[in-house]
Amino acid sequence: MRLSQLIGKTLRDDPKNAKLVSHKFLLRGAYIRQVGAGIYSLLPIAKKIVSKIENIIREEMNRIDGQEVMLPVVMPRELWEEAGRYDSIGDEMLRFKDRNNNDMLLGMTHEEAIVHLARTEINSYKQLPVMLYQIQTKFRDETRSRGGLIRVREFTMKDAYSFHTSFEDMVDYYHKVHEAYDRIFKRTGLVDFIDVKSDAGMMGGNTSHEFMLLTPDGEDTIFVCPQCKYRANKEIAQADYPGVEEDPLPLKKVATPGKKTIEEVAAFLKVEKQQTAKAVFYVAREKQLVFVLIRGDLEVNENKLGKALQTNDFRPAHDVEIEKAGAVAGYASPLNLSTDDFTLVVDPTVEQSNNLVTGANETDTHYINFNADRDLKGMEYIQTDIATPREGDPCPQCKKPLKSSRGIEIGNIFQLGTKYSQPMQADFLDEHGKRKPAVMGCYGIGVGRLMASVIEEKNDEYGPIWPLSIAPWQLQICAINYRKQEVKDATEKLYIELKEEGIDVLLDDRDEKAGVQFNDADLRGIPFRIVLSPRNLKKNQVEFKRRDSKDKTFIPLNKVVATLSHEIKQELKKYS
RNA sequence: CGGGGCGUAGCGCAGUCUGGUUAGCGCGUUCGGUUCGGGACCGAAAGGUCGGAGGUUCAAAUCCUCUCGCCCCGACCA
Repeated sequence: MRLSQLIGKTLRDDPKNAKLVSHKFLLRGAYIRQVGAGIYSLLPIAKKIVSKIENIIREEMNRIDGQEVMLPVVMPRELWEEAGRYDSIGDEMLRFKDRNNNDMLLGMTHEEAIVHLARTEINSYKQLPVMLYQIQTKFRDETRSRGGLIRVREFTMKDAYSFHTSFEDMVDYYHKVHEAYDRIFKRTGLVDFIDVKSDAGMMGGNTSHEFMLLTPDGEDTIFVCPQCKYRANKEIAQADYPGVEEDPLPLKKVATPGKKTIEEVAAFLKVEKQQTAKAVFYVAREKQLVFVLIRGDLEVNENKLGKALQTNDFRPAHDVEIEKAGAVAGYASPLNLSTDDFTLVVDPTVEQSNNLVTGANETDTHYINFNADRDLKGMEYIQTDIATPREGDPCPQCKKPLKSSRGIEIGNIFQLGTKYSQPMQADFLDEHGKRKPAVMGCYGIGVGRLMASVIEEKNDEYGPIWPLSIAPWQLQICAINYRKQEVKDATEKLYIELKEEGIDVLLDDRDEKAGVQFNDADLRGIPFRIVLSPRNLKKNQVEFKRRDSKDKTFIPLNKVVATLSHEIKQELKKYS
């Protein structure tokens, strides 16, 4: 490819809206252009990278016996009603009507479509296990897209779905996908990524993992145990919060005039915050008051709470709503109240501690020596972990202090079970002729986000540093003083020879100053670069430089093709 | 969805508070010339419904109302 013909102008100035390095360089290097919020066009250079990433994914999916398919982007409402998601998913799904006034939608994920396909094509255990995948456009009407390609509304995704005769077989295959994902990310050049336990969210199912690129600019917070390798997304992460175990003392009212917050009450009564139980109120589905009791030093994890309540439709309660249930804001506890008026959720930390301070449902009054197992006896409540871990909290497995870090989610895998196959009747006949729903797993990778993530990990002040496995071109030629005949002749000759050798070359044949060419080359991040100039040609040599190094060496003109061919082959081995 | 910010040439911005001829600057683009190894210089040129609609006014990029779009923080997010 000749740079003089390549579509995509590099920008000198940093785009004002770009905060992430990947966003900045994707714009400056003319990889992407924005069309609308979270909607981008890919220019040729980005398309080349994305295609290479897709091919790596394809190879690894095929290696674990995946079969590539293509499912529709537009689907009818009826299909999505079968598993109940037409109603359960909110505005994140874009809906519209076709000319016949039928309700249609844009696919944001394809469980429904794949099950629709599988249930007609798969009817025997002899066909299982099987995995089908596609690389295709998804549309998710995110409330807030951000960070260039990191969070967008329209994006290309590899989504894979496996079907099995048993849960055990699915779990077994799940591990194979896990390994395939490791290979995919390594082959794209990523180094600093880990897998974490994650929340299945709207996908449903039990176990799921996310692959996270560790970077301070990531949008997810994850907790990692340096000792036992426990690692989990903040959404579901747990910790072994040290409790205060003592012999229970009798419940007693104490005056706490004007002390409403946990800080104030703890300070006033001269106890630690973890010796208190605090009340947090929500209203679920705009009708159900939720009373959350959690240890005073901990924060409620609303993601966990949502799971406990089986809805995401909740908000903090207003004081009026709290008072209707007989509780007094600032002095609230479940004591002396009736669970007929609210749903009570109690975090285990409260149960495991003794002699806590908690509200008395009277203004300016608290109880001391609250013991949940004794004092909540007879009350109906949900006992479940709803606490948010903090850095340094003990690991739930080995009790070593947890570390928190930030990450970008570059892939995820789910053990779906029969969540879709059951309601949609994707059944097969087993060896006894018995009809059973297939057990499913599903597995996703956002391709554009992966490309951006590689920039996040591999860049310098001048631009991205593409790993050779996904680089848009393998080699860049900078021809300095290209208009001079001797430079032009030597460059053209070499360009043809390199291409004939099978090397993917980008030739800067523009009549630009060296500085301009070098800066543009750095923005395009091509792994290898050679420079032809009058100065070098006089000595019958070219200058050679790797994008990931500052060192420059010289190669005799007649050795260039052989040397580069060798270098490229050696470098490619790192990613195979 | 809550809070904040911004829409003026392809990109980055000034001008708006305090209304006043043909709306500026830098980069980029085109043409001519001098340069030529880390974003050169000189000269000329093209390029604008000042996001949109309505209003106030002799006069609106500037003031008012409505509206659309985008960005950032948060909430949300297979």
